[in-house]
Amino acid sequence: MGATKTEHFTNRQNQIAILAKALGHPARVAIIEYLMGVDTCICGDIVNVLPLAQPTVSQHLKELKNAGLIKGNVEGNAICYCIDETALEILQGYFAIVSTSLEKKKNNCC
Amino acid sequence: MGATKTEHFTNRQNQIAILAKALGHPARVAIIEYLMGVDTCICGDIVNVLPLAQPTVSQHLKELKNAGLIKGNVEGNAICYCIDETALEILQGYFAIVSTSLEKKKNNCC
DNA sequence: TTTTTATATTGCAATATTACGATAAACTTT
DNA sequence: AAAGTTTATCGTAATATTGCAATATAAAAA
Repeated sequence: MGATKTEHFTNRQNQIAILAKALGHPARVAIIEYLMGVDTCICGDIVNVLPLAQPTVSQHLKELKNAGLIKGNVEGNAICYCIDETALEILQGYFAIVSTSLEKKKNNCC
Repeated sequence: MGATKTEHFTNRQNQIAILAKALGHPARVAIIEYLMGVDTCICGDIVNVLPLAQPTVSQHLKELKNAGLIKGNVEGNAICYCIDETALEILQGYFAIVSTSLEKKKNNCC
């Protein structure tokens, strides 16, 4: 065994887990933060920014793309990677709901 | 190889990654949501709520505790697990900042 | 004290992740 | 066309995760 039993959980739970898992590595958090920091999205220099080899960075980018956190367009010789705002809005919305839900039951807990 | 190079990233990036990774499994998302739903935190029935064997649930709870997302107190025969609001506020704050940061540069991207 | 009940730990197998060298693919430039 | 540049994929090794049966631990109940 060792395979996640996704079928037993709700779509929302699986979706949040996929997005969270994609951000579950500091390199991928760093990539998202870097993409947020640059103005344009013609950003073919992500490899130089990270302390990892080029294949490793490429793999992390692939995982972020698979999870839906970034979009990638071929732009001549360089690849244009951009943040997919939708995914981050989903996470933002989720944790906003969680936070307000927790505020309502302040001090009900140990 | 195969070990995450945490030392090359900022404390903040590592912290977000740890929290996100802990939520990177639907069972753990489900646990957090369940703990949010109950009023008191004398909740010794998490095992029955999840479609997983008892040792598996115990392991997921351990990971959530290690990441700082939940707190656990021994409460007689049952363990009292509670959400650690601090951790979820960190996530909420992080994604709020990310979201507002993205709004400022609307349509600058592909 | 013995039994019951509830959670934790151990041990193991299957699978996934992480990282990078080597290589391939694709577009630019000369 | 040939050389250079950039990103993707392949192959592989080390490590981590996932899941559960078996077992251990600990407190409550009998």
